[in-house]
Amino acid sequence: MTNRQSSLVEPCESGDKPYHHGDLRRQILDEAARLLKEEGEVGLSMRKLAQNLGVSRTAPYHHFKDKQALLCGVAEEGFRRLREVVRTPPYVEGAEISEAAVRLFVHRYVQFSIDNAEYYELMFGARLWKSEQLTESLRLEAHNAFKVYIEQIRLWQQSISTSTVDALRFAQVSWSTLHGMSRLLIDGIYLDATAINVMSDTAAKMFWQQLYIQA
Amino acid sequence: MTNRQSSLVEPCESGDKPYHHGDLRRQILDEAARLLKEEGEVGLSMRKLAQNLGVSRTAPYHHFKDKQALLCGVAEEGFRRLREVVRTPPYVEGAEISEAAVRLFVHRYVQFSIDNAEYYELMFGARLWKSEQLTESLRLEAHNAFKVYIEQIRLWQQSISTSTVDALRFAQVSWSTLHGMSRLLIDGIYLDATAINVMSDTAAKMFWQQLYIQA
DNA sequence: GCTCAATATGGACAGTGTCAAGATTGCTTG
DNA sequence: CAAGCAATCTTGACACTGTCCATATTGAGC
Repeated sequence: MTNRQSSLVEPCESGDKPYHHGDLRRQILDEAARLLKEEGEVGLSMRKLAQNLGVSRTAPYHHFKDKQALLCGVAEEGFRRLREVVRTPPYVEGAEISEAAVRLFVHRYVQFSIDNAEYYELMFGARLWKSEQLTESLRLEAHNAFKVYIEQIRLWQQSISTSTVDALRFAQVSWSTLHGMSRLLIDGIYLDATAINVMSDTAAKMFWQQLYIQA
Repeated sequence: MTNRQSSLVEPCESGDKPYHHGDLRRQILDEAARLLKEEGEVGLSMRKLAQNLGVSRTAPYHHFKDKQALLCGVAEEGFRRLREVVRTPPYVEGAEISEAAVRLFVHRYVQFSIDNAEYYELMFGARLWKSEQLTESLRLEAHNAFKVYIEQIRLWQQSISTSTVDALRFAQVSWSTLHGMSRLLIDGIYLDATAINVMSDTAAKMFWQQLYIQA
């Protein structure tokens, strides 16, 4: 909708500004992510954003209908990154899934949430999802990320010939565990840094055993 | 600190106001909770709060140093409630813990988070925990709730003579799962209401099996 | 070159949290 | 009982915020 083709076409980095300012939309997204990371959600305001980019306060409103829409845009990128983390297979092709592989997977997920704490918080925050103003493309990207997750679980399961777990259900619950750990960590409820690894290992073990359990 | 004894002593509900306004602190907490529930976090402002109570805008600042401090007060009550939910034993005294009992426990936790969604969101939100301004009494109450949770897990474990799980680790991970499910639900990422029960049951099953697994 | 839509601008408005100075009240102590 | 004092409440003010509006500038296409 606010999607303008010219801004996506990459104006070849030539110094001249193709529009009044150039690909402002892109720069807004980048600066928003930077502000979010450095000053947290509280430090991300439309006005400061515009000021940092040397542009009038209301200029961003021509690229994003709302602050909400901007946040959706940022979160969307977050989900794209998360999807790549989830997609990277932690196991040797063809071999049976090992506990070590599951452990690696868990660590990667949690590490992502820690490294991109503000992103993660935004991606899964109620502010976005409960507001009826959710961008369709964000909903799609998020759904996509979870689909990749399920697919991953299915692969694990298929690598174990005797596994009887319901892949979808297991995916939902295991994702909840990962999400819960991540949130407790990045929200600051779990502070002990050493506990992270222990918890991750415990969770991984639980997942791994669950894959083998008979119904 | 802002704790005034007179406001806690309950002025016997006599119509005359013991101070200028009465036990304003109590009323602020109640109205804050009400506003939070009805209009969400976005609808909870100090000014509206004061206005609804028929008091000047800055009056609440004599009972809570900050908006932050007020939120801590509200969250504190939330943790007290949660603790009671967790404490209520879901099993017959003396008997071995059953899958049904675990299931009941999980349902109760999730139901609490749904019924008190705004509370729950506030209680575990980064706004509070990452701000260095965390009230000591809140930290205590939260810690207390988790201690009760661990104690509960320990009782389950002790009811199974062969159980070898590490109670603390299991408590951390299982709480993460419950927390993750709850957040995904109340943040609006999981929308399907029927999925709640299925997920809860799956989680309960996983917990129950985990209690029996040999190291 | 003109037209038109996209883009950028400054003004304005209703909100917000919070500080400082002053007014009111009730408890406490002489 | 009166005075003093600290707790409580009020008003005014400031610096922010998101966002609408009318206006100006610009670039692309006929």
